[in-house]
Amino acid sequence: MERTKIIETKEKAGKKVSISGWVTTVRDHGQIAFIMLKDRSAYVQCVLNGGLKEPVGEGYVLEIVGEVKERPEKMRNDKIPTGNVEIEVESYKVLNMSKDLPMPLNTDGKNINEEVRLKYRYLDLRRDRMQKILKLRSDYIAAVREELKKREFIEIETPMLTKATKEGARDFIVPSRFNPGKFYALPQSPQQYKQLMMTAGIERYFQFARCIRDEDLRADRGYEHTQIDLEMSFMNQKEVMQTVEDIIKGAVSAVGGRIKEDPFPVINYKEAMEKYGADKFDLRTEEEKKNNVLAFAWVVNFPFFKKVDAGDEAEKRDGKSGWVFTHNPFSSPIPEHLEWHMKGENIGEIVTAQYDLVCNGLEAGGGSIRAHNPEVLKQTFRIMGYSEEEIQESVGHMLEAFELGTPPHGGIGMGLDRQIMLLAGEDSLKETIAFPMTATGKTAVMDAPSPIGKKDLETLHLDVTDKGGSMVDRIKETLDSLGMVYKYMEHEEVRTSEEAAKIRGVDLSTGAKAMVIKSKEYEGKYIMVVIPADRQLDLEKVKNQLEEEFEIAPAKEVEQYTGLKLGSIPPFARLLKMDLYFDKAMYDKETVAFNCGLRTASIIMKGSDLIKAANPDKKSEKLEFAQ
RNA sequence: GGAGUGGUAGCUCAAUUGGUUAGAGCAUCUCACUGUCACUGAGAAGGUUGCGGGUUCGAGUCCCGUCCAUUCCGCCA
Repeated sequence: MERTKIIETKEKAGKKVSISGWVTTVRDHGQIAFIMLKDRSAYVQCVLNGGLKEPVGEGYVLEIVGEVKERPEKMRNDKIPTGNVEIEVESYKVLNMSKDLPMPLNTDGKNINEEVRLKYRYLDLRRDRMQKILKLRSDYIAAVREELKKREFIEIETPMLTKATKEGARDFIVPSRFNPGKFYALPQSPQQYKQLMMTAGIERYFQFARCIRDEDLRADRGYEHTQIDLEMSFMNQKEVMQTVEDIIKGAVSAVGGRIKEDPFPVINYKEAMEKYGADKFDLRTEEEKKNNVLAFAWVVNFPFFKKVDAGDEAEKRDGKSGWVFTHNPFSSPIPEHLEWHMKGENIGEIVTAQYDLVCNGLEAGGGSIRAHNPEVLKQTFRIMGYSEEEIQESVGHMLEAFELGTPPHGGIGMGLDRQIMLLAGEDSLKETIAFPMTATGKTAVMDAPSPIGKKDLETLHLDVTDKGGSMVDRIKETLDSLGMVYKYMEHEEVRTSEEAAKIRGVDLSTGAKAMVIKSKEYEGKYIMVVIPADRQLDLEKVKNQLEEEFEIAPAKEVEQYTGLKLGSIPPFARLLKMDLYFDKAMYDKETVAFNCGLRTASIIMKGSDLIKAANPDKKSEKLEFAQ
């Protein structure tokens, strides 16, 4: 039988239907039971006369066949759109079961720990609020695309693997396998490519561009974001702004959003700074905030250059002359100030043809009329103190294009995620993205970033070099912070405990042998056991005492997992994110010695101090792992 | 890199100046129930209070360290 969308059941009283979806609640009264079934369209109540035949719980996926019945007047449920009907179940099939859900899904989820929500993002997205946001996002993108198509914009994709730039944000870097020692960068914005599309005669370009930068995250800023990116030829500043404004207004109203002022107010940068103390501001009243009205505004007449902040290394690097651009070096000065610009006069007073779009106190986008004349762009860099050589190196390819008939042009980039956030009335960007990252850059559901194998590193001509060195520092820091006395020594490279004992001039039995072992039961689980260097690890004992089967981890895996060379691994498993067990015999050592991350560095210290500092599992005091 | 806040049951939270056996709601399990709609009622199970150390007769609570999360600053269009 063909599946019916649940929302359609409200029109199908008296008809037999087959519906499929997820169980959200079960109300079991013994001889009668009610199941709430949800699909992408709605919820509906299903009645089981005679009760449940097989157990059904929240999250189960069911296919239900039954008759749609009009509910009696007093039994209607006004809270759901299908509240006038219910399904009298003839039969149901469990398409899939579900374990107990790790978090409730019948709430908006806002008060649930974000860590849990992101780990189970596929469940989190099942909640009504998240489904609405994803739908809104999709609808808004479609509406914007529609507005752009109407105006003859052409959608063009630009490369994801591109060139690292010195200006702007830190790049995300991708190593090149074919070109040892060379790297691509992921795009921070398609700025240069879209300008080249103007040279190409496209005249009107747009793209929903993924932009990526390696800067610290905030609630309203992730590593990657999506930008509504567009560029137009043969348009002046007013015309570009008007076109962008029309597109936004069309798209926002298409998804039911409300805009405060039409046309958008245009405010001078100076005036904004005087009035609001910032170049972004919130024009809404309290009432409008409650009703989720969007208050757009333009900010214009920004200074092109500012004095370099002596405390800012990046600015000092970019602006050797003492001047640095405020927004975008590819912008043009306003026509009235072109002469100053070309002569390098009144630099602090030159105004750029830059326009920022502000919405509800946030920066919604920024763009400008570009410098299409190569001399104007060159002059921008000259003002910042670039030599002719440096100019060629950083924007030579653009200058070349500008010398080959690039028309006057301008455009804008607008943060899509932010617009969705504002439209949805959300406070965090993460709510608008299906699989966002945590504030520390961990991905949802999957645990990235993760180490890659030594072979892969070799293929990419990469070597992770500083792990050993930083490990030494971290161990010293730990010991120093605890006020412990220890002897640190650097020596010739050693590979075995025997060699190490000899070179340290201590007895082999003082050595703390840190062994990484691998669970046979859990893929990718490594733990560390520390035993006296003059004894051997007994895996049978490990198995008996930890009630889990382990094997010695292959050298390659250990080195990949820890980033340290075999023989250099210190008994500080916590620093390597492993569980740590000390053999019982270690608790009796007066003096212990161990390598601390490098094969050429050892520490000798009090046994009791090591145990304190390395912080093994407390039950290991009683466990024996060595033979 | 810096500062703040937080981490107690699967989820959300509580626990008085440091004081008995760490509590509650939801979820789970068992039983009862033919009209519920966040069903209800009776019962049960569920905890290394992130981890380690210290102070104390006694620590979820105070101190130190560490890990994780989160917000802001730095950074970032």
